[in-house]
Amino acid sequence: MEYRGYIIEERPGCLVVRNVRDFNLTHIFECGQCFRWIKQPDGGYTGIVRGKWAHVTQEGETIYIENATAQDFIEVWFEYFDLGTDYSEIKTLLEKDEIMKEAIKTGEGIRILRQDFWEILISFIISANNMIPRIMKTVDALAVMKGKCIEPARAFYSFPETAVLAQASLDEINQCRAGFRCKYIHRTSQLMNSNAITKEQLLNMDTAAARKELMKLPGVGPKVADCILFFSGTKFDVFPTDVWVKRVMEELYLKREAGLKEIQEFAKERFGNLTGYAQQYLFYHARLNKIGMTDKK
DNA sequence: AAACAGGGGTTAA
DNA sequence: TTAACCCCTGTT
Repeated sequence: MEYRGYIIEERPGCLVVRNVRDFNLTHIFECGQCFRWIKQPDGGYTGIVRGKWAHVTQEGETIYIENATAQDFIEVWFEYFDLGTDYSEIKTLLEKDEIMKEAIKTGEGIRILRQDFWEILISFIISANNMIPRIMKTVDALAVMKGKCIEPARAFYSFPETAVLAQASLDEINQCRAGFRCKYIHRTSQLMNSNAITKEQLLNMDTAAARKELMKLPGVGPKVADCILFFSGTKFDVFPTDVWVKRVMEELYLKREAGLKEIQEFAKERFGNLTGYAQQYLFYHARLNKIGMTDKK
C-alpha cells in the first residue's frame, strides 16, 4: 500500500518502506539527538520508542523496520522519522551558504526525530557536561530501574513514566549513576508531575519565552533548553550551542573566539528560521571531522 | 600502577 | 565571571 508518498509493505514481523529519501541511519542516530538507539552487528540500529522496540536497517531508499506493522508506521514511525518533512528543501535553502554546503555533505541523511518531550527533557538534563556513551548508559539504567520491561529476553525497558520517576526517592535516582545531575532529575520529575510545564504551553509561546520557561527547571540551562525544544519538535528556530558548535562556528564563520549570545545572534542572522537544522549539520560535521580541535584549549 | 584531565553545561557564589 | 560538580574513560 501507499501512505503519503511512501510505499509500505507488511512482511511477517517486519515492515518495508520504500521511497525514503534524505535518510541515512548513521547520520540520524549518530548525530547526537537520541540516546536509545544502539548499532547492531548487521549495520542496523535497535531502539526503544514509545514503549516499543524496533530494529531498523536500510538499503538505499528502502528501510526495513523489524517489529513494526503498517499501522505502526502510520501511528508512530512516519511522524518519528519526520517523514512528512522535505529535507531536500531545507538543504537547498541552507546550501546557499558555502560553508553549510560542506557540512550538509557530511550529514546529508540527517533527520530530526520527533521524540517524546518528557524523555527528551530528562535525557538532556543527563547530557550536561557528559558524553554520549555515558548518557546512553544512564538513560538505560533509569529505564531498567523505573520503566516497564517490554522484552525480557533482551532486557528492553521503556522510558519511565513521569509519575513513577516523581515518586522515586533521591537515593533511588542516584542508582542511575548520573552523579550531580540526579538531584536535577529528582526535582524536575516532581515539578513535571505537577504539570509545571507542558509541551502544549510551550507551543503557544514564542521561542524566547519557551526557552526561559524551560530554564526554570533544575538542570536546564540555555543549551539544554534549546536541545529540548528542538529534539522534542517544539521549536525549530533554536541554535543549541555546545562546545562543538561553538568551536565550529568560531573556526569556520567568525574566525575568532565568541560568546554564546554572539554566536546565536550570528546564526539567526545567517540561517533565519532554519537555525536548528543548521546546527545539526554543523554539529555532525564538526564532530566527525574534528573541526576546531586543533590548538584550542 | 596511581594520579590526572576532561567531557555535547548548570549552578551558586 | 568563574570554580565546583559525580562519574567514568583514556592518558601519563
